[in-house]
Amino acid sequence: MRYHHGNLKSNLINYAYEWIASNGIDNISLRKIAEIAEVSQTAPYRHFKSKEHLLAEVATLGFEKLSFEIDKNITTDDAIDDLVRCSVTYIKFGLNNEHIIDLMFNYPIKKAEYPSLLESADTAFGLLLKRLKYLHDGKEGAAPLNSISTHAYVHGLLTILQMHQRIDKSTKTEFFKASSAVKDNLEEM
Amino acid sequence: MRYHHGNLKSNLINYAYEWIASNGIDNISLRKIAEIAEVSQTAPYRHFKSKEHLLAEVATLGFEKLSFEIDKNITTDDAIDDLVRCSVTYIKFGLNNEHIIDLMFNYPIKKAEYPSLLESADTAFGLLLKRLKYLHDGKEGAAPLNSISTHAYVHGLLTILQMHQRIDKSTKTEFFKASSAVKDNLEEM
DNA sequence: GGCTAAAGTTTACACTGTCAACATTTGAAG
DNA sequence: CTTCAAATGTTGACAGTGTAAACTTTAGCC
Repeated sequence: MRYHHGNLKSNLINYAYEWIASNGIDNISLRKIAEIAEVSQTAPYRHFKSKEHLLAEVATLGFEKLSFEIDKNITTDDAIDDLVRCSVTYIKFGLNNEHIIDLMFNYPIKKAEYPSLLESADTAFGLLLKRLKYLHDGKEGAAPLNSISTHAYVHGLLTILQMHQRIDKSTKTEFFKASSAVKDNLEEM
Repeated sequence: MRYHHGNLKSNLINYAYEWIASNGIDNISLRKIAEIAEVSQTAPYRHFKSKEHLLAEVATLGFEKLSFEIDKNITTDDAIDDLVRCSVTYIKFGLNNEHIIDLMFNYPIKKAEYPSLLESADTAFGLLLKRLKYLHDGKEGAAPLNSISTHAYVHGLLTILQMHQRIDKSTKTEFFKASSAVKDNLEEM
């Protein structure tokens, strides 16, 4: 075992991601992650100014993975269809990665202090809304406002489903209702 | 000073509420709240099974205050107008009580374990949506789905505004844009 | 008046984030 | 190749945390 680890920083981010994904955010500690990385308790401080700085990077990774999922559903063929599929992907990601989504949204990270976190979040939402902008080409001024609306709508849906925490049959039902609600909502535009 | 405090339980909830409202949720501790209540460190455990149980009650109080605010904007005169005002009130509450809203939404309380918390949340949303149901009387089956939609939309708006954390001139601008977006959105129904 | 349950205290423990001081390694400059 | 500073790691310590256990005081009821 080398004294210098080589890529400790990214390892810590990935271990923390996995730990949170399977154990939740409640009892995470820097020391546990350090132990998993087989490194001393204070080693993380050579790479992160604080626990929150590490968690911010983990959340960033979450947004990047979300972006990746959304991106797969973007084709230039049918904009409405794309947007519906992207929205559904967004919600699905949330319901399938509840702990990571907790970190991304339901955990008190001061997001404004982490520009790259905000940026990765904007990227994910930007992908989601790219299709919408496409839909609104020509209507001057309409696009940005409706972008906020759509994102608000989709993200709100996720939060509501999450809060009621029925990740079982009845949730699935609500989820599919929600999907069609997304579609109805979009087709009204 | 009496040994038996009398109404320590509700005092603890209120002190915690005020502490969070002015200091945020990051560094809250049972011991600090106990100290403010001039009581020993472990006294809260006679009234709350855990820190989370106390915080759940504080969050419940938050939803109750939110409900109170929303309720003031409900008159039976004009349902659309009511709904718009309620939505605006909801968002305003979020922007004016950022730390309490953090506790209510952006903090990892396992809400499903606290029925009265869920109930108070449902009450707040129920008020918000009462008007919508009124609007949809007659259209069978439409109401519940659109209730979720509207709540999703309004809450999503709050989250997005919050995340960008520009509680200054530019936020105010976005907020008013958002208000009119709520209205536009509703009038389309 | 004495007993029981409720409500409060003291003490203790394991765990946490983080700081300061020290040790090792690496890569570049001489 | 040697040297030496910067980067990266370790050890030890400290104050603060949630919470369990054992003990003390009080209030209300027979």
